[in-house]
Amino acid sequence: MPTDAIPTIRVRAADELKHVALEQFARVGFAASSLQHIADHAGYSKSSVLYHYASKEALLEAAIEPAVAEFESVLEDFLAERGSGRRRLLVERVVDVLLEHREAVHVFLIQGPSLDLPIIHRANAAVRRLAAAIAEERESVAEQVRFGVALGGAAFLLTAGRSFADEHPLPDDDELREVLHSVLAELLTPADGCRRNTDD
Amino acid sequence: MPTDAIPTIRVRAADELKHVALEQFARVGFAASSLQHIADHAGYSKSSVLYHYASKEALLEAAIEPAVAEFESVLEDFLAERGSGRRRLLVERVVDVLLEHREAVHVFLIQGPSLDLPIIHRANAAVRRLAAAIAEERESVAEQVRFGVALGGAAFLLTAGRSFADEHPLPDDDELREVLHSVLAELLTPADGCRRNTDD
DNA sequence: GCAGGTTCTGACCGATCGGTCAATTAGCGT
DNA sequence: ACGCTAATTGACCGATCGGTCAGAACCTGC
Repeated sequence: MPTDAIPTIRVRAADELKHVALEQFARVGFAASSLQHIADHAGYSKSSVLYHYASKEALLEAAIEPAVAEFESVLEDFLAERGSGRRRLLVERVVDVLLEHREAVHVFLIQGPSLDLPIIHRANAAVRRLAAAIAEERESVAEQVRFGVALGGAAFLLTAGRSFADEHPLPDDDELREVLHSVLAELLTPADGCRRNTDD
Repeated sequence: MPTDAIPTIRVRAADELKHVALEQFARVGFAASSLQHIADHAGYSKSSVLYHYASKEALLEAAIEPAVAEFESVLEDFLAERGSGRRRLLVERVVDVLLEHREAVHVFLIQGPSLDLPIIHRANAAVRRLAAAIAEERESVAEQVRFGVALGGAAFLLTAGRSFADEHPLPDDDELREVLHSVLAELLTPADGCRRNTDD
């Protein structure tokens, strides 16, 4: 075997393909992304893609696994934590995951329910656990909807909704994170020193 | 021609196919929905589908056009209107469209950017006009994000997010609409008699 | 230059895709 | 009963799908 300590060029093709594939998966969907298109767009042949990745599904797994793992980590911390600031902290960390892995999250959050793959099941299980945890801390329906809108709104804004903002682009990630943190925190604290109409 | 005033059975097959197709499009995506699967699921042959609809794309158009038209109508009213309650009214009407046409909205809102079809272009243009209108009423970035989270959150909750709530199902549509109206109205009125930290 | 491994590719496979077409069946007016 | 039209279907087409395989090209240590 060659010098396995310097796999710089070894790894570049695989990473390049993974990156191109993830971009395709997020933009046009997994089913609509053909290995031929991915290979063409990356400057390789279809056979090369299947050399680096055993199958189209393996390519998807390699592309989104880090994002799934990080989301799971955020979820575990949330479930283990205890205190008044749990939810706000969760939302902030979810926003960070979204900003860092928006393409991958777009894949397993939007197309997730339709794909029957192990890595997708992992991701869906995590999302479901989060949904169940929120639902089981049984509070008013309004509270759950508030939470769902906050998380779903952030997810939509940073993944699918981005496609519609080409004319008036969104601000850079740093500003976006700050604004999202404050808006979502505000959304999740319905009675933080001020009163609203308590309709529930 | 037969009695064209009693097309009850004439129209049923086409409507049935349209309904099944829409359900498939929303659940697994347009690209992943084959005419064969749609036909099997509806109890017809693939040829029958292509008899009632000239092509797979025509089937999609027939399935989502009413939703697109209604969304356009809501948007037109919003653009023509003037007054302080515009935004809240828009959000309420968008929620109604989402509740009534959630599968169709799921298709053109989530998979929209990836499909290259006239009806999808119409829908995307409408969504883009809405996004541009919000961005051009240039206020703070926080205001725009608040709006995006509200609309995107409602859209996500009622379309893609629904897949994850199987364990703890969402309430029925009537209650959901009421709760969404109040939560989103609250989200869109950042200074409605109470003060927040004005970070912008 | 040679050997051995890695990387890359074209040819090819069976399956399925969207779509066409001719033929059959069913329903209604006369 | 007949004839016309709408409705439905199976056979078939070219294209593309994901995937296999044998070999060419490339790099490296000797």
